[in-house]
Amino acid sequence: LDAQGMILGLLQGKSLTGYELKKIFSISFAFFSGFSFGSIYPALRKMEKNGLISMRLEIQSNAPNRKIYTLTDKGQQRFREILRSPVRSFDFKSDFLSRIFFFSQLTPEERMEIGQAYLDIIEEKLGHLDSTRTEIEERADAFQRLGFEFGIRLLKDLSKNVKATMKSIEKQA
Amino acid sequence: LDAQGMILGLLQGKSLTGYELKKIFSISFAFFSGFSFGSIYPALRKMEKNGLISMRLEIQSNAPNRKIYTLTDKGQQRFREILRSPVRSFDFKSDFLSRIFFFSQLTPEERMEIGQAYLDIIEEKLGHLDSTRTEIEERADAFQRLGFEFGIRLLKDLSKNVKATMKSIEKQA
DNA sequence: TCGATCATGTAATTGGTTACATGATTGC
DNA sequence: GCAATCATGTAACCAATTACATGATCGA
Repeated sequence: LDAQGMILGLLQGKSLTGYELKKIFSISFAFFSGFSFGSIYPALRKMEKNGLISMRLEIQSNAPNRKIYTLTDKGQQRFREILRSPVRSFDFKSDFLSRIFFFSQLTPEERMEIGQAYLDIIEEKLGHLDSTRTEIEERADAFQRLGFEFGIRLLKDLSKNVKATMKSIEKQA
Repeated sequence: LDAQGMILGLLQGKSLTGYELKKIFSISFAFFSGFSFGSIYPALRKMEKNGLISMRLEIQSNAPNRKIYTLTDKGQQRFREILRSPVRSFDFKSDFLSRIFFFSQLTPEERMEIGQAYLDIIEEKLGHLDSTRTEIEERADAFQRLGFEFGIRLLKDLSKNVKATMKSIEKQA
């Protein structure tokens, strides 16, 4: 799902501001999705113009005003269409994987550094995912929890896979 | 690696034309990388302008002329820099994974359809990878073969993971 | 007083894709 | 005669990012 699809999805439970959406993207959804303000605000504007969401301005005295967006019926309907549209092929463009193909150009030490850097990235993502575990388990429904577990397994498999590859590489040359 | 990085890498073994590069991308490298003509030709022009590669025009009588590009010393050096630059974090933006989070909106049948569509995509990629196996095993060096195996394992793990998730989803109301 | 958090937004840039344009040759 | 392969290229578009701009409030 793109920014529009994700926002529509998140707006189902409750009305949210762009700022709150960003937070959700960078905390709960950080592993598999995430958009910056530069995507979120223009998307909200466009969707409001198209009648998928409606906006209510909340005047605040001690903080900047907030624009609270709510899903309309039309938006709800659009989201269902999006969910039922053909599943797009994933791309897994791994910088690590593309570099392996040219490892003959590097010293054994450099190869190990790249592998380790990649493992560090995976570990960091796993750590992040794990740190949001309790939060997710509270708020999430059964499907969302399964998505969470899916992500964890994926990262663990990837880590194993990289480690196995690095071991073979170490034996090489 | 981006288009420029990949092209520089592929140009190490031998001189190639844009057309030949495209072929390599869509056959041997289809799983983890791949660029269209719209990326390749402009990249080649730019890199020639920057002295990373040199061009030789081959006049053909029975076919269109070919522009054969060869890596220069400067290009070789640049490629080494690229290989040693910090590894970028991967993104695994899976359409399937993002949809799971909103599966409560769908009927059990629709959920299964999405899961199956995703499995089909994975299976198709595995099939493609397998069909290039002999070709890759002939031409590739040891590291490239490891990259190939890495890709196969990744897809198989992913498939297992999706299947497990779908089984849990099926049990869910 | 300084950094974090709240809050919205735009402009420039990136890095790709798709569709289009051109045109000869070869094999079925 | 028609499709595929060879071969190069451009223009329009897309979906995102980054950096910038603005500015108040609150806690250490």
